[in-house]
Amino acid sequence: MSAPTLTSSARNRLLDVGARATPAREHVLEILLAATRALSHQEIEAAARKQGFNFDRVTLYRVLDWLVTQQLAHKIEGQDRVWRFNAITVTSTEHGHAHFHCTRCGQVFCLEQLEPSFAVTLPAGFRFEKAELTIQGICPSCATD
Amino acid sequence: MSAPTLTSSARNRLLDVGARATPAREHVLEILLAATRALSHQEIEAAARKQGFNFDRVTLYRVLDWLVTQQLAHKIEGQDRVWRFNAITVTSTEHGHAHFHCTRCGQVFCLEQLEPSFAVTLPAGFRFEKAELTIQGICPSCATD
DNA sequence: TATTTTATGCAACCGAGTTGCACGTCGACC
DNA sequence: GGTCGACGTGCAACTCGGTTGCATAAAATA
Repeated sequence: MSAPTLTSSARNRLLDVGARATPAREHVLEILLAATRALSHQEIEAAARKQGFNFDRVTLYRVLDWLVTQQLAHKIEGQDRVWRFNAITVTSTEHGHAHFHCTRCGQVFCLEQLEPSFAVTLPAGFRFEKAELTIQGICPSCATD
Repeated sequence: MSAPTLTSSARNRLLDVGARATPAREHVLEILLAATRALSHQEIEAAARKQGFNFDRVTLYRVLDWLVTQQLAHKIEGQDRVWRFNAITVTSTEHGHAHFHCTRCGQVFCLEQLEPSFAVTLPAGFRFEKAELTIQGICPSCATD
């Protein structure tokens, strides 16, 4: 899973969907690809700034939305009314998804690899589309404190 | 919609926790108990207004928060960055919970009766606390349209 | 009744996300 | 190569759910 360089990978992904690989899109996707967890727009902005790349708040929102519609990223609703994003690396089934939410530091981790198996029988009349499993607990870095 | 049982029930619940049964708390809890689904603060406010009972936005927020801390209600984070509340009727295990979110009308139903059974093995270092299962789909009233 | 505690109302605020519009930039087409 | 149109970005102002601080009202306690 060792991509040649993250930048080219991000760029390739952008070109794959036949879209303009603008600096903003490249930077954001690169940041998402490099992250081990789901990032809020603030964290993304901070990361970009640290790389010396500044852009408008609104641009970031639009880029993120665009990445989601292009199926390049994934939007997660957190417990704190903040959306978090992570890059889609594997072609997920999109029928189930698990997230881990640390109750101490608030970080959200995307557990892509594990497909939750649950047995639910919905009441009559409800039509199933997909399920999201959110697990709350303590993340590794908080647990060691 | 003045069901005598509901009011007294709401009042009893309030007195059970040894707290003041103020009009605001009574009305809100009553509304929550009468609802078949999780209500947003707006819906609660509208319902109260319809009963001729008006109170401040802030009061509602505080009452709801208070109900949650008293374990009389339950706070649900929706996909639309809005909190929804429903009365806790059965003593739930609080170790798992399932919600149904209608992707068409946005309503949230609390599936208290069904304890989701899922098999998840967290990556090393993650400590489990509790899980919330959110199921997306179409609710009965939307399905018939 | 006087005092303390608790609940409510009001106004101002915060912060995430959105909208509208102007400007810049890129690609296409003649 | 120059012009045009489409698309991306920046800026400012806005919406809206939720919060905070403080003054006042209503219970509880004495």
